[in-house]
Amino acid sequence: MKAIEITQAWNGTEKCQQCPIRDLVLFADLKEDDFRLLHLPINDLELDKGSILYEQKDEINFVYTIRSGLVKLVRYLPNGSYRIIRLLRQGDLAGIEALNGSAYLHHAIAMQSTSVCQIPVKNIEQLNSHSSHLYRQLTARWQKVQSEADIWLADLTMGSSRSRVANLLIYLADSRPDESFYLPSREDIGALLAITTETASRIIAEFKRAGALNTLRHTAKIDKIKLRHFQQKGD
Amino acid sequence: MKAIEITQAWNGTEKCQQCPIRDLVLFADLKEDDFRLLHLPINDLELDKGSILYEQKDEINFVYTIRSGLVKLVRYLPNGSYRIIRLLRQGDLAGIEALNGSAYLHHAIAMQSTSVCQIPVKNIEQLNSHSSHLYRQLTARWQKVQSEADIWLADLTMGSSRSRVANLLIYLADSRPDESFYLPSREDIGALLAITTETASRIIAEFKRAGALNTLRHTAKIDKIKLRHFQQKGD
DNA sequence: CGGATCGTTGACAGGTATCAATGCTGGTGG
DNA sequence: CCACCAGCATTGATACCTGTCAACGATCCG
Repeated sequence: MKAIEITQAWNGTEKCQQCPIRDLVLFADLKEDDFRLLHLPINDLELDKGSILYEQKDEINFVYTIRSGLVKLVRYLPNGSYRIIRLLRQGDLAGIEALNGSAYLHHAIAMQSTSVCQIPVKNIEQLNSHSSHLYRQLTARWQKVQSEADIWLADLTMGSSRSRVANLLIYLADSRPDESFYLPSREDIGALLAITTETASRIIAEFKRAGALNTLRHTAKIDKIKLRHFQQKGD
Repeated sequence: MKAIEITQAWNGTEKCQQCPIRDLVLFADLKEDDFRLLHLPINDLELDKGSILYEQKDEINFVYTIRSGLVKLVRYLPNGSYRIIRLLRQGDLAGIEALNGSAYLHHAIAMQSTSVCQIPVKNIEQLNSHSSHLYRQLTARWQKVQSEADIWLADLTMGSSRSRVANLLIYLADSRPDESFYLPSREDIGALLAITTETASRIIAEFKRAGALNTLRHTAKIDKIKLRHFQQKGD
């Protein structure tokens, strides 16, 4: 049994060391010695659209690195409504609050097919007590989350609904080689921008008619030039 | 000259070890040995209302701990408008982005008389290379910022203006012994909640008329019971 | 094919921004 | 000490935007 665990751990770390997005992930600058400290297996998970990584009240055991796909962090409010707090993409961490806090702060749900690495919290704690490499990555990642949240707050919660939707589309298309991206449902767009589904639908439809947005199923492309006309209110 | 600097450093650390809010601040669980590593002076600054701690483009040299008062983090947008991204209060850190990034992400401005500790970034870096105590505090603080930003996003950027203002007032009054607090200018309230100054003014005036809010100059107290009627839209 | 879910569109009411005018207050200098 | 000024706060009128309620069309999947 122990042998199996060790083997799994080694598989895990082997995979980590060969990881194609290694420079993006939490373990970016771990040394070989550090990898020997990983005693629990790191699992690869493939998630279908709608799968739940964790829920707010779940017991805390894992942190997740997004390898590909898109994950939404959802917070339910006392009155029953909810809001999408943030989107996570390749290289982002989900559930880091597990390292300091006592419970997950959101529900994490895959918005499309998504693959993640599931990292036991105990691994992180063990590494942290032996090396400061990981702490550096953790603080760096936290800062990234924070600065992106700030930009989010500035771009996606002010101005008219039209400009907020335009900014969201630009954000989604951003850092995509061919600029094609997954267009969320109208309800999700509403929950992201604090507008109603109907308003989201009207605006998306308007963008399509204006030729600023083209969709095939849930895959979308934007015409950035045309879309910019909607970024600021009025024109 | 060197002697003076060392003396100053010792003054600084002496003060830190006796700091009345030490359990709240970054250096909470440093040991005596750690304090010996601080070679640059930590200064106490008293800031008047409107003073600027740092600006977005400033060179990065310091991190600040708020000892008392209120600081706003302001982000200017390309189109010239701006938004208050976050408020900082006792025990909060300003400018942590200086530790990983290359520039400050906001302007930090005192909203009332404020006292802060000015900590050279080099001190932090030095401590980090010798001990992981500080990293633990840093990650903990980052998480706090993040989770508060999330709540902020949920409470202060959705719903009617009336409920947003009500939530802001409750947030400001929160964790105050006598629940009396500094009431920001209508313009600042607008920048905090992404509403216009006129709307902010109308709602504040309405709350006053309803007896849910009392002010004397810029000092305010709320009647939480009455204010709750405004939290949800409609009633 | 049919039902369920999601997206689109319309009509209307209420909320908010905008433009504009007036009242209020704190600070300054005579 | 007082008068005045500049900035802030309040209030009104109006147009526009968005939420709400409702109906209908499109798409997905069994």
